[in-house]
Amino acid sequence: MYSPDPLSAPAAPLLQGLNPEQLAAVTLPSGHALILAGAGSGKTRVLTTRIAWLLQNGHATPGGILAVTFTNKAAKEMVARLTAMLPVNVRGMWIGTFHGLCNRLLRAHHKAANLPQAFQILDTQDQLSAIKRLCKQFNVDEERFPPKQLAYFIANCKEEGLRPRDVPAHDADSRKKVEIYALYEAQCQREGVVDFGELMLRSYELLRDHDPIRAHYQRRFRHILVDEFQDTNRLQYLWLKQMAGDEAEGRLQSHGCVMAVGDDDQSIYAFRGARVGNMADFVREFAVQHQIKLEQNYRSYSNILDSANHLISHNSRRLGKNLRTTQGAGEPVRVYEAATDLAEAQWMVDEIRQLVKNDGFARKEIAVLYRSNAQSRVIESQLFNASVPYRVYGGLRFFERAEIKHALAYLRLLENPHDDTSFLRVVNFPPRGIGARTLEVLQDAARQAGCSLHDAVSAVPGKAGANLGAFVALVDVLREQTQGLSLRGIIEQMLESSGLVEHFRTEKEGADRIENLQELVNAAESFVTQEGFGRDAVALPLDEHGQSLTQSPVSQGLDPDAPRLDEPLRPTAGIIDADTGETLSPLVAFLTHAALEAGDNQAQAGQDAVQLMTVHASKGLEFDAVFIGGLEEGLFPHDNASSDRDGLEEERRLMYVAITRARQRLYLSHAQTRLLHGQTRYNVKSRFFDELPEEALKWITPKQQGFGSFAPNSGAGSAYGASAGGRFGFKSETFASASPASSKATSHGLRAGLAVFHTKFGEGKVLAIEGQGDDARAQVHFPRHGTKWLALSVAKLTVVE
DNA sequence: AGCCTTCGGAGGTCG
DNA sequence: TCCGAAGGCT
Repeated sequence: MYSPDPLSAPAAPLLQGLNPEQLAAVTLPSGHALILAGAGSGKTRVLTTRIAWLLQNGHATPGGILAVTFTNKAAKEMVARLTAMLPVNVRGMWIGTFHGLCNRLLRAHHKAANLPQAFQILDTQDQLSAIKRLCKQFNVDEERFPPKQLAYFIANCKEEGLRPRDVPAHDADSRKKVEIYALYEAQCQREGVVDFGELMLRSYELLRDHDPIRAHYQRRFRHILVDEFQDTNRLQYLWLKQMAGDEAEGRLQSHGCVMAVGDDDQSIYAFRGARVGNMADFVREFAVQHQIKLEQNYRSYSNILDSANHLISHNSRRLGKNLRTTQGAGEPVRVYEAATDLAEAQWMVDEIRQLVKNDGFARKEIAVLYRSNAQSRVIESQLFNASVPYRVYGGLRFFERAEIKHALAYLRLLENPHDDTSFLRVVNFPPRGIGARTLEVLQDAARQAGCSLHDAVSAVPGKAGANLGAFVALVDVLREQTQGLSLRGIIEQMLESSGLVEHFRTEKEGADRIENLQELVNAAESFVTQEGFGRDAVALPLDEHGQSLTQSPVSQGLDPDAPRLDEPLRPTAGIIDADTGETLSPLVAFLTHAALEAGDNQAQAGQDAVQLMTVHASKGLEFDAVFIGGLEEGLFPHDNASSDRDGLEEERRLMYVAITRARQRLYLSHAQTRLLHGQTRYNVKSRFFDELPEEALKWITPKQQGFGSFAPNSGAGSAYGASAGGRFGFKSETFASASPASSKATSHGLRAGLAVFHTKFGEGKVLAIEGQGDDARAQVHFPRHGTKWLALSVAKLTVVE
């Protein structure tokens, strides 16, 4: 165990190279603190150095540290950096995701939380199928109450910290939804499963309703550090408050200090419940003493940074922050207007090849970002045609693949035969003659008897019953067979007995699946041997001196024969019951791991490949060169978001995140037409272009290609299209206001996508423009008269609303 | 039970 | 246009 010794602590190498703000944050005296950490300001470094500094100077012991992140990746990085920084046993600290830590709490105090120790975790797929099952059983009209919407509703309630009885319901529909919510809860409880929201809510309630437990953790965690605080939802905030202290006379009486690190300008997850308002609430309710802004950016050249600052200054509700850099201006931000989405992709590929060939950029240091996944297609195909290696982020993750979910379902049934979700997933997979009809009978029987499907099997008569019996027997036998086997052994045996591998052998395209199943064995193997399990093994609550909880008030007077929990943990010791010392089996630990950490979602890692991802997925990453495509009204900002101000501001923050990913080069582009949902859409360039500083931009004039050859103009007068009103609801603009006199090429004020009115043909849409001056012609599509080329010097066209 | 057709919907996503 | 879900047909 690490023993702090301030006198012999090596002086300051830890603090070397920190700027004054970072240094101040790292060495803050006790008290709650809010660190506003701009993009690329060394946020993670500050967090980890803070922890190291606290330990080194005797302000905290490892057991007194709680550090919370949102993603496993962030948690891992923190652990890795910390390990490199200090010869400290990281195991004493609680570092992890909100859900990971909640999992620990609930396992350790499962009795108080009213859960089986080996409870299983439902991911969103499982949750949805559980709800569908419930709807069938209670004859819920799935037209009126789509299961997806119900799942959304339930998750939302939980994120707000609301149980069914707390949800206000004034009309019949909401009362019904609340009723279903309650039924769903009962079903989960009966089956011993929890969803992600429940993990948070249940552990919040555990702390709230059990004074000794709450007191224990409050006393233990002297320092609570929260990463990406702007992404916390209401419930996570409430959870933090429970951990930090009790409220009395409107003030939080706190034992420890909370350091919240975040950036309101990078809050892009309101749609999944994040409340930026938590930052203001935190300052008020915790009476925050220290607020520090980290505005020094170590990532980007100033043209990029100025662009980001300029853009985000158009948002009104900000805490206020301005990034600065000591690096030079760097290259200008390049802006390209393409005729079509295809041309845009081609341009990107051309630029990428030049960056690699002429400027020596590594492909993996080049990223193409887009607002929505649908955009990746064209870009992928162009990269593919040009034989440029690329990698797409997103999509299915390892533990979410169907074959893996099937395998996990078998494993879960070994642990808990009453897990109906898993039961239904594999009862007839591989096919064993158990059809929908049979399952209906079985489910009816189970509901009548109020028991699990497993227990109701004997109630089904005839051949169907026999088939069911065979399935149950198969699982029971497997359970017997695997007693005492290693995790690897269990999985191999399961793959064999279940017939999964056999099934996929006969299926075309089954080879990949078999490969994945083999990979599952490997994953289990490395889980047992490597740090994964070893680190999780510290779920055991230790008090602030690293002492085991068996000597703390929580478990005093309980089992005196409980094993001493402070002895070195064996790798398979798993998570330990705070009362009895009972450990989690490797199998349950692995299943938990699979649910909490669904694995990477990137294809072929490692290669030097161009990175493709959504802007959301890019948060927290950085690249030498960044392309942001599809900067068009309706796409970015997205239609669904740009109607109200909050939505639009979040879109702008999203754009801010995108821009700040770039270190050296930034490329922006938009296309005049884009294939969307099988139709060509004519898009106006994004209003965000007008919110960037012109002096940092360099518009690249497209080559004369007979299409869209007019020089784009970055200045005023862009017509905001799709956001206003209908699909093509253009605002009325006269030629004059739409085209500054300085721009010859746009003197006719037309561009592809505009809606125009012709005295004879009526309303139409401009498809393309060719030529200059008197030769200028426009291709216009009129719904009643078809597509026509019109000489602009002759035809009288007006832009319409 | 498995294949085929039809229909609807189409935004971002971590645990 | 393309994808998945759901329902019908063999």
